[in-house]
Amino acid sequence: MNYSRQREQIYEALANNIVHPSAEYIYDILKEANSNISLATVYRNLNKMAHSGRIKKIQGLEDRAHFDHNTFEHYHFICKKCGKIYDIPCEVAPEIINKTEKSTGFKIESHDIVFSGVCRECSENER
Amino acid sequence: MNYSRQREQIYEALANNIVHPSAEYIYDILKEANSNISLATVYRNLNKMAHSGRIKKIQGLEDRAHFDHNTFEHYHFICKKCGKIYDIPCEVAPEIINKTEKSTGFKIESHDIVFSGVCRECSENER
DNA sequence: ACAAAATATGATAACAATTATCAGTTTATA
DNA sequence: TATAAACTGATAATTGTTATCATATTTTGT
Repeated sequence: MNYSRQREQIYEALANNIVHPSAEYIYDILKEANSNISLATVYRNLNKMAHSGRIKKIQGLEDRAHFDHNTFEHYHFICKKCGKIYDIPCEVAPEIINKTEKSTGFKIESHDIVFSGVCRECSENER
Repeated sequence: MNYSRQREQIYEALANNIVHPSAEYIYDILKEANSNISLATVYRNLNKMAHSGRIKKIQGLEDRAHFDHNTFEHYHFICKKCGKIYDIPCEVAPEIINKTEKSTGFKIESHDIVFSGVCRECSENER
């Protein structure tokens, strides 16, 4: 994989600006910051970096994929009201994986947990 | 929600024929079984049944949604080699949810776990 | 049992997210 | 510094899913 200025811009945007952006969101902020980057380039590089493990791809939340620069093992919570995606620290991973590998005979290489419900902010606003 | 012959056919196909089919897969087998059902009807009813809780929608595995007639709480494993989706019984749910609710202050209404790796069959075939 | 209202259907157009294509450009290699 | 490999922007194409709409089926009230 060669160096590319665009890829680094994309990574920077992901790492510094927002929390769990979609490809289009990153495209928008780079576009605004006077780059003439192409949407295809954003998709290409996000997928490439996700593939290489430099970032993480979060799927199954809405209809679009989201990306995360935090590659440290953690989970996600999506709020049904505001749609915001929160990081959830993971402490239970080893138990889950052990149990599951033993009972199934499968080799587990990764796992994702997505919680959904109402975040604190939204449930406070409800009243 | 009124009765509809098509909806029952769709449910039957989901419950009896295959394990975690996509909408299109169900459409194909119903089509083959001489029905002249429409793809739109399949999507409509799968979503409707998922919404009402009669079936479950599984998202975030590939680029398409899959459906599950097993509404009993359980998780999924997707094999990187063959793409097959397996059911994983869940025993750890209460712990995870408790811990997470306490540490975040969020109200968790549901959660999904997707494991991925290599299934037994595929890892045996590898040698 | 029957008319009216509500709900569902098939066919297909529309849509939105993502990927493929391709000519031109940048980066690495020898 | 020339050649090959990788990358880009622009945009066409693809794909999974939803919206539309005229017609058909199901339910409800009398």
